[in-house]
Amino acid sequence: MTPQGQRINDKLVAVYNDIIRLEESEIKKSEFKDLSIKEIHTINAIGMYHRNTSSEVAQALNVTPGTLSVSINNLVRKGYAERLRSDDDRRIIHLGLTRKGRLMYRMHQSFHRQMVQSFLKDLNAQEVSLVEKALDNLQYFLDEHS
Amino acid sequence: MTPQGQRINDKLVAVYNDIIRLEESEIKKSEFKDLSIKEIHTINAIGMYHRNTSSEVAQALNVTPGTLSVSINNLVRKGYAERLRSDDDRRIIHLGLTRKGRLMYRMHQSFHRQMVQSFLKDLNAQEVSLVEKALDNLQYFLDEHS
DNA sequence: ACTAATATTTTGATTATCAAAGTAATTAGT
DNA sequence: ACTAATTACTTTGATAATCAAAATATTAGT
Repeated sequence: MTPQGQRINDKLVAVYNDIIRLEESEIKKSEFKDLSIKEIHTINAIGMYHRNTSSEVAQALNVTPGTLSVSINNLVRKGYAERLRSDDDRRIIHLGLTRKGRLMYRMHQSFHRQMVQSFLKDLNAQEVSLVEKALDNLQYFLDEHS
Repeated sequence: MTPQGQRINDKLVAVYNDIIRLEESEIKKSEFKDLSIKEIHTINAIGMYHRNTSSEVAQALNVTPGTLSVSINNLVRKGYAERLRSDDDRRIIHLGLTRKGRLMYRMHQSFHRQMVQSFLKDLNAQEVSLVEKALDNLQYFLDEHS
């Protein structure tokens, strides 16, 4: 690997770790101290509008149904999410966010918005496209190897 | 956020998740099935050459000494890492990799190399510099908010 | 009415994590 | 030289995250 490639690898790894760390510390400073990052990502996957089913959310998060079930138990207990049994097919559970869950969702969205804005600041439209192309490359590599 | 910004955010999140997923599935296909991703990152932080101390590795991974101690117990039990008590100062533990640990380390490095190469393929030197600049922006944002 | 299949939950086991208490070794203060 | 304070690490107790497999409940197929 070229020195530049090595540098980019190191920066990717550093950025990767620092994102989690910052997300974690932002939570602890907020009114949502009782949530872990994983729980926030679960809230994100439940989403605002569509009443996704348990299986759909589990798939989106790439965890087993059992894992999701446990974490939904916790989110319900903490007042962020709710279960709604479908009337069409009573095996199916639709997941939704409570008012508090939706608040959390919006806070996390805004964090992401800020992050991406800083990522792209000083870059013109053409340069942004290039970054997007690199991300597409990486996504292609990841899909190919799955 | 611009539609392009939104798209890049979504791609970042997707890539982010897919990297962990792919790393995890690569492990399960390899001879190192008994390791989790976290354990692999711990092996990485122990490193090949420098005999880092427990505190140094814990700091690099951003975990408490207690957490590291537990995970080193597991890595020692599984034959990937070893503890070496310093003769200078017998409170200090230097961590090292066993032969098996070094093998694992090299496998993981090569995975990263491949990933970065695909990330940067089709980009000329100037374009790569631009990607690096975007990463620096992001790193700056992350440092600033810590 | 059985039997299959599907959606989810529960259970038991392991890892990851922290804070706080514990142990052992070194350093500092007098 | 003794005692106290500091440092480096480990252990413990608690909780979250995770999976595979077993259990439960509902629906679909014949």
